[in-house]
Amino acid sequence: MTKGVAFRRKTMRDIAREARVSTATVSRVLNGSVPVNPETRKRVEQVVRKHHFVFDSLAGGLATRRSRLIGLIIPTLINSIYAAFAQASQAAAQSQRYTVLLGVSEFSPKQEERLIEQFIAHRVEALILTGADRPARTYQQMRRNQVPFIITWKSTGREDLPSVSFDNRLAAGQAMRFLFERGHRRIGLICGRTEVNDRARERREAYESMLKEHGLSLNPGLVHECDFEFEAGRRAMQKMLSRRAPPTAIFCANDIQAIGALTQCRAAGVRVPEEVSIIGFDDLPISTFVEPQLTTVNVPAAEMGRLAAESVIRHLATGAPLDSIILPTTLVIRSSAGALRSEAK
Amino acid sequence: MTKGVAFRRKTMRDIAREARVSTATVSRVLNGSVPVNPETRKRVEQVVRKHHFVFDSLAGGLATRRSRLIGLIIPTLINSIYAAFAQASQAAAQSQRYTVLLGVSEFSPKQEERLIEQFIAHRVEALILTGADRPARTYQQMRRNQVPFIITWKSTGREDLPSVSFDNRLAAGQAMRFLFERGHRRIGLICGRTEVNDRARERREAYESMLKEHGLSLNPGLVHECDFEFEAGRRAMQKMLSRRAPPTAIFCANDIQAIGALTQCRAAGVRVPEEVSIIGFDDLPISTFVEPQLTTVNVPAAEMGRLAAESVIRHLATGAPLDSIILPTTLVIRSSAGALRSEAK
DNA sequence: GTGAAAGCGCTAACAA
DNA sequence: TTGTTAGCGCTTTCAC
Repeated sequence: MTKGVAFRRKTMRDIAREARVSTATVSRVLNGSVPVNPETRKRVEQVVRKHHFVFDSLAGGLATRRSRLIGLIIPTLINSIYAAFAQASQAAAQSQRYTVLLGVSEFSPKQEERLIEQFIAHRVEALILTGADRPARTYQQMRRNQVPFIITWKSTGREDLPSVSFDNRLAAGQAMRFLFERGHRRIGLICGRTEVNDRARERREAYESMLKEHGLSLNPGLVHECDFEFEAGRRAMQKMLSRRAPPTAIFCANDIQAIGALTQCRAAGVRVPEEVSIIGFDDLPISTFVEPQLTTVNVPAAEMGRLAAESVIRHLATGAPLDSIILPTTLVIRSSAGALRSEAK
Repeated sequence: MTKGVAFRRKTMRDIAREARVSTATVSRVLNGSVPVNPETRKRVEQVVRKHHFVFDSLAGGLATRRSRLIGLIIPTLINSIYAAFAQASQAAAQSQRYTVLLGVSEFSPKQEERLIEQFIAHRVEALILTGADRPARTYQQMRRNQVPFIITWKSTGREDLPSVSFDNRLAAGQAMRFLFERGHRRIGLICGRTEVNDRARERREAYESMLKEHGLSLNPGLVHECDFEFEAGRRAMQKMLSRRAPPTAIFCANDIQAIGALTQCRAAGVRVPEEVSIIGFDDLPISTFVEPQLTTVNVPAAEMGRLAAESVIRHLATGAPLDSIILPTTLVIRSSAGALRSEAK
């Protein structure tokens, strides 16, 4: 702990010298790979413990070209659905002795690109990404550097873009079908910004194509794109409610906005689901703790995070191809959406 | 992109050869530290760009002993107050070209210790930790390896444990004072598990000492420790309400549990704040989107995250001592807490 | 302003 | 089973 003097951690050389073996042997003991004489092993382990030797992953990684680092990039942590996802990824990585580099892109492709470059510089062995929407340049960057990546939150359906996800269109379809089956025709949409969020885009596409299927035309005044904030959902709802013919149902492509919408209805004295049905997406824990309880689409965020991490790690360990998995989603029927009332037609 | 054949990224040697300079010069160009002939610089930069050269931080870190890695350890991401904190830390680190290693300890000191050891192996330059409650061994581990660390979410008041935080006791006191001033005396507490969470412990201590200050004795039946889940808060409230003399006010040491409690009141037909006042802690975005809106203590989670990251980075860059900052908290008065009604006495 | 060369702390042939 | 010896890709004196 001498200060002033440059501090030097114990290295394998120090351990080797004191245990009267070569660094190669110390390395073998530490990695437990090759057989080592039990006597020798014990001697080395003792010295390691005595000095609280900590392995240097930088040096190790440089020599083996394996950093035991995985990069995880998500658009935000504020929407807690991504937090659940990230936590599960981290836990899965951790359990396999991988360490997670965290990057939050804030929905910016520029920012994401910067993070990816930085992560590659740190020699991540793989990358877990959100969505598939990024410049070709970014994909080239990963391929050029031979960094395997897996896409989450969006099912790509492409061999060259392995993904662990659910199907946003199908999931959104589950919500829309529920509304149609209960007689709703004037249905509003509140969703994320489709120009920076391909998950929102797919959900919106499902909304639009379901309308078309039912012979309905798209009413732009019934569609609101906004940020992942309760307040944004509230304002969107406010606009919808102030129309001469307000929608009888709203599909909110995430629960945050759905709860904002719900709140606005309460504030405006509009009863849910009697006067307007609201259906969400994500099934956040909070969604059973609002009044009325939110009918919503459950997405397997934690499972997706875990599977994505496990998939890349298996790929790294065994060379097995990266998975392309489509996870199921389920509509969770609670109280915020119901049948169309005749008087509301 | 030859496959089968071991893939080799371009190295500075490759760049150097092609630009007809030494690797030293490439290094100088890349770091822009020492002056380099503009001609030479241009030539090098051109080759760098041509091959999309990516710097190897592992090798660089090994040579300089500076990894540009910062470790961030939090107990959970599920409680979105920590997510906001983590996101702000990450952003601040990112803006200074640092990369964040994420660790989620799940309130386990063992798990945290493992993460810290792993992070030290990756040669993090500093650590941002949550709370101060960990075995001496863990602190020794950090000091032995000369890894500076800063504590958040808890103000240590100790020179040797720099912290960027608010004061949990004062903050909890703000909530309790509000209740006392409005006549409440039978006050319940719902909080996190104090044996694994020193923030919850300090808040509980504030609760207890405020009672004492007012000549009140602690009623164990009025105190519930539970997990950070809405449902846990709900159940705790249920128990309180079923008492022969239910509390007239509840202090919930986090908003998650407060919202659970609020929901239980609604379910039980107990009016808030008329029959029971509820006051939360954290001021999550959701707290204005519940009914009634939650009176709560605002904590500067994002600012704390940013300041903690900035502090360690400044320390690393300039040698300036780590900050010990106490951030203010504010009681946000909304609708869930009010004056004691005589009939409820 | 630039290059040569010796490391940083580890691993992995290859020999012994 | 163990040691020797080159590196891994970068930085950094020290000369020139």
